[in-house]
Amino acid sequence: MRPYDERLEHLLARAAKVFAEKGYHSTTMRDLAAASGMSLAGMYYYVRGKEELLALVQERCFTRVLAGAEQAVAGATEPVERLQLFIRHHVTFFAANLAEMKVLSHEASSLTGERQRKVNVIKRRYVDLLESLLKEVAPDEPRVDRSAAAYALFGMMNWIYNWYDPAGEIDPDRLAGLIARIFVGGFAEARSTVQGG
Amino acid sequence: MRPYDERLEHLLARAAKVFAEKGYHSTTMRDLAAASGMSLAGMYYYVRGKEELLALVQERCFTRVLAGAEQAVAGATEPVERLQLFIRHHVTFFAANLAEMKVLSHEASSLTGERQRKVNVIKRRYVDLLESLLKEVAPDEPRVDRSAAAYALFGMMNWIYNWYDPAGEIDPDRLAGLIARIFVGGFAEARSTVQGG
DNA sequence: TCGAAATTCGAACAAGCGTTCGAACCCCCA
DNA sequence: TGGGGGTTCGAACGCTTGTTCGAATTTCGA
Repeated sequence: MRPYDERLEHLLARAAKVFAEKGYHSTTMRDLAAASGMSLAGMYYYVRGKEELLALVQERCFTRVLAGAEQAVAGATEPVERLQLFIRHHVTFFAANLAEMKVLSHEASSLTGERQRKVNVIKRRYVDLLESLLKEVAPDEPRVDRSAAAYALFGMMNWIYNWYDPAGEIDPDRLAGLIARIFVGGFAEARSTVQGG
Repeated sequence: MRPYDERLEHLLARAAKVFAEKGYHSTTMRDLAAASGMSLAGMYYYVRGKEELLALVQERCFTRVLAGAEQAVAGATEPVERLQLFIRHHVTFFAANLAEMKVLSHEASSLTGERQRKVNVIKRRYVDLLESLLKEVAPDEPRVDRSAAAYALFGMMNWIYNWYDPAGEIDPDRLAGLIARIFVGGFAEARSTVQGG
């Protein structure tokens, strides 16, 4: 069982990279065979088909982000601080798992039927977590605005895959701090408080 | 010549909608034929092929956004106000042209070769415009942070296509105001100013 | 060392794709 | 009324795709 699991893990990791580079629909099973070192038919021993490959990549990655975020947020009780921890976790996780997170962000609607529903359940929990943090931070804000603000924040964070270069000038921690500063400063503190939280 | 142009416009509009709904690679020329009311072969009288259809949708839309933004920004001289005008224009244009803007945002790397290069030229000018606004607003901010902040803002605004429902509770103007508040409050004003600028 | 189970893969298939071609059609001016 | 150019389309082609199948190979406990 052990070598089997390792081989599957290897396949999923390579698949995530190729999906990230070429896009899900443009990558062929032959591409994945070449990238993983397996034969075309050999992959079907580990996986039911192309879409299950995408589903596994997304489910595993999303489960890790959610668990990591819940754990990170538990590290503080002060609302603003909890929100900052959430942002820092998401951004640094994104930068550390660029391929998987790009596939998760960009191929969100490439799954169909039950597989899509399964990922959407995790997404719902993740969005709910952020919205609950925003409610702690800005309880007087209208619900619609809080909800839209949550998506705006996800936009800032998930758009990363479109431009971020790990070899570039800005490192993940600094980027996380910048995004946290923009959002917390603009949404959470811009009402009644003065600078400096 | 007039009926020809109208027919091409019609084809492009329908193509944008289908691309937005199913994704570029998942839509077939037969889908586009059905959606436009033309025959499969008939479309090739107006367009060289599938990729040219995508290119035309993106080029025309992006050209309009850029021109509109330049015009909007010219409506004020105060840096913060110019930035707010840029944001308001982008968000309301996005909401008013959801299909085209989704195709522009989500299918950015679905073009190849010269066609991709052509769109990237417009994109460069658009990004430069925002970065120049940020330089006006926060001249003391490090260049890397200003650049990353620009992409963060684009993330907030372009992510819209993933969640925004035109029939939902929040209207485009309010959304634009919220995003402007978050970004301006968190990036532009969070340094030395006090609330209410 | 034997043999069954686990694993790999070459080869082929059916379906769907973008594109092409030539004939038909329609409109409008001479 | 005739004819030519602008416009449409049915039919087909060649290719790529995801998937399957059965046999070959490897693995490993008895």
